[in-house]
Amino acid sequence: MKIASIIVDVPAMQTDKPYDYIVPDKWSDLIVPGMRVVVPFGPRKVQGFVMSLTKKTEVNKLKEIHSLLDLTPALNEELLHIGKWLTEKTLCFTISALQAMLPSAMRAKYEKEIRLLNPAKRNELETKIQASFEQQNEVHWEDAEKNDLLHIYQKDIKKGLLEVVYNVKNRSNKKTMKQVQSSLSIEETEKIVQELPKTAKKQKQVLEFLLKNQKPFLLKELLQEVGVTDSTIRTLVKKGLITEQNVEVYRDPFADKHFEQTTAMPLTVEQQNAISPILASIEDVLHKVFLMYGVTGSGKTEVYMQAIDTVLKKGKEAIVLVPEISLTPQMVSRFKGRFGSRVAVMHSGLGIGEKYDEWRKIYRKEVSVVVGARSAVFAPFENIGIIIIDEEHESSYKQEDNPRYHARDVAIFRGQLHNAPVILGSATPTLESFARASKNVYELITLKERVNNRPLPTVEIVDMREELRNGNRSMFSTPLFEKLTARLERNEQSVLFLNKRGHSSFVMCRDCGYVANCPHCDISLTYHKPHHSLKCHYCGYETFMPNTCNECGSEHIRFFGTGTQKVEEELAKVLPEARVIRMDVDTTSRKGAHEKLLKEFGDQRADILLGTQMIAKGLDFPNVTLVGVLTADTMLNLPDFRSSEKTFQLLTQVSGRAGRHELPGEVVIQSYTPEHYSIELASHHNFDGFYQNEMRIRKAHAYPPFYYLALVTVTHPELTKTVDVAEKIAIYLRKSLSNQSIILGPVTSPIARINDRYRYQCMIKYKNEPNLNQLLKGILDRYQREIAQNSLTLSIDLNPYIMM
DNA sequence: AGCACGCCGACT
DNA sequence: GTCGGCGTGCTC
Repeated sequence: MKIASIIVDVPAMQTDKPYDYIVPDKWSDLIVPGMRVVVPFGPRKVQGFVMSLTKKTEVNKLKEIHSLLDLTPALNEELLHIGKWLTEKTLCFTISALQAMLPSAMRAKYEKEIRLLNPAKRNELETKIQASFEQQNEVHWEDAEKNDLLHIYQKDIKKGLLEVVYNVKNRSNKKTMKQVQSSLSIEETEKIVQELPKTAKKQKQVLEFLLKNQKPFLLKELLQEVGVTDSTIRTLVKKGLITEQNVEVYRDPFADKHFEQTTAMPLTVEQQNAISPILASIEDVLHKVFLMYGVTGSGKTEVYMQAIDTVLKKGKEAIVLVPEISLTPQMVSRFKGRFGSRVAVMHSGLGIGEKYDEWRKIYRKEVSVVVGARSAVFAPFENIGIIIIDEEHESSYKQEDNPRYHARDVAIFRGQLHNAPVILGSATPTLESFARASKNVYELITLKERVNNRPLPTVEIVDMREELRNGNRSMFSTPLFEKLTARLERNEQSVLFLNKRGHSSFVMCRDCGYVANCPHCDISLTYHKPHHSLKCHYCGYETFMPNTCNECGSEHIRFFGTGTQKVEEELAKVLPEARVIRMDVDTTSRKGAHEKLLKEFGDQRADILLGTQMIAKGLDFPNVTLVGVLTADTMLNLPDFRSSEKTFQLLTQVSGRAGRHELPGEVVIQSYTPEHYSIELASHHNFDGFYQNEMRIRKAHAYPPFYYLALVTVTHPELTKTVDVAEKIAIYLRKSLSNQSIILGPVTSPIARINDRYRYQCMIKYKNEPNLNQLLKGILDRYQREIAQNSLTLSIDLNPYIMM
């Protein structure tokens, strides 16, 4: 008898362990680890993953597996292994790690319904609910809950007339289309065509068409090709002359897009020097991590693509990770253009069905390259030849909920398993990576020159305090305004960048200084123009924009901060003739809107592109000669030790958007703290200087890359309890960790309260704590009961990126 | 997570 | 006497 060890889909500490089930004989030859199954778990049924198969168990009351959800394992051996590793490294539940590696379409949906046990006894039911079983034998739980009828159902459940059934539904829906083909031989068809009555002209056309093209056609295609309607086909099917069947098709998000095919470009000397160690690593089947530090426009992508080409020629596969935000049509078309249908694309813009289809293309080895965001690092390839992480410094590679993994770590882990090189590419590498490269943990590859030797744009920093002193209260400094005007006259384009993070439009009273805050979270509300309302970004609370101040009754209450909408209005005032395209969450939320706006700008139907983070990357428009950064220092003041690094990265990225082609580019950075080294050094494109300076500061304050970090956050509805638990944890950590480690706090989180829960945190800075994970697990265990009761939450983030 | 079981207060 | 509150413990 086979026994399967199964991880069940119940994300709780108490159920985070394998449960044993009997494998029914009919599946004993079929079942393998990595398959998804449905198992009875207590009174209900849940999805589970087969982890291993054995013959014996200590448990004596085994149940049987209810059903199989896969015929081939959803997760192969390698991914199961990665799953266990993720669980260890991020302290998440095994089930969370396993689910994170699959497209969401493969996660089960649960359904509960009440079933009539014996239809003959229908009239014995309580009168109030008899009607609901008149037409059917089942009632959905949600329907039963309506009108407070649940307790009536309950009575009949007790009487044994009704029972509750639990269903596990597979979300994954494969799209099918009708396909038709001739069911006769050529001779037979020819004969039939002759015999058809003259009136059956359309039928004749169809048969002749199928005769000429001896192959099945999708119904949709056939209708279009021959110019007939559905009914003609139906008649033919009825006559038995053609057959139809449903075939599985992929949803193709890029169906009606044409990708210009490109071939490898000759590499510059520098690019050749860059690629040769990578090719050597591919040749020797040797895992290495390369940090490819190349200025914007130095042609990193071309190096990636030629390395991938080598990998593909060896019959291996490639994973390319790009930040979500730069997974622009431009980026996609570069890869589709070079590798055509061998590319799968994975990003959050796809629907869940589309994602599932792309995943299956990878799973079935119908493609050998995947270009995607963070989770594409789990692509189910089995013979990986290279993993590339573009824009290595991007914080979107870190997942901010469980499992809190960093795609870079997973990529390196997989690279080791496959003996494949991992390339980290960036114009502004993270200090962590650059430090590792300096210590030869990674191999450094440098690209200093821009392709075609275009000079980097000249950067001018404008001191906005000076502007204010000179009486300019607008958000455009005199130099920026003049340069914008000049571009308009010369018919060149400009990009205006607004850093919205941490500086959204909050509401303040000008008389008393009152700021409208969320009643459930300690954070200011954000003004939303479309509804003329105030919204909380953390809990979704929404209220009307007040006309008078809640505190002093003054009417001088208004919103501050510079949202993109406000900049747009201002632009319309000072440069009414300029055609402006605004890109932010509001204008790009609709599917395809992002691309449409960019195309509009690319076709030069606008003079100015105004936007947030999302326009900082990957944009490449030849006619853009000016980039303006409206407020360079908004993110500098965030409570985050990486704020200088992020500012430097952002300014460098944004500057890279200007003058990428024949026309020389200019950049204007407006700042209230122009003397800050990250702004100053970014303006001189001086990464090395920034690196040296920032490393000194990190060392002095014991931050990465000199120390590792772990962040423990405690939340609870009561402040005293929150502080109490946080303090106990801090004391325990201080007692248990070596005195080389530093434990900060507990302190209130940067956002002290979210959704009526108080938040306290402890930061652990350490160099070497082999038992840290074990220790933290112990803490989770200790508070298990209170966590289960949902009053307390403990979140543990190893190597946090967001300190909130 | 869900759900059953079990032990205390306030109702027909 | 019973209904229903939620604390506790279990799910192979």
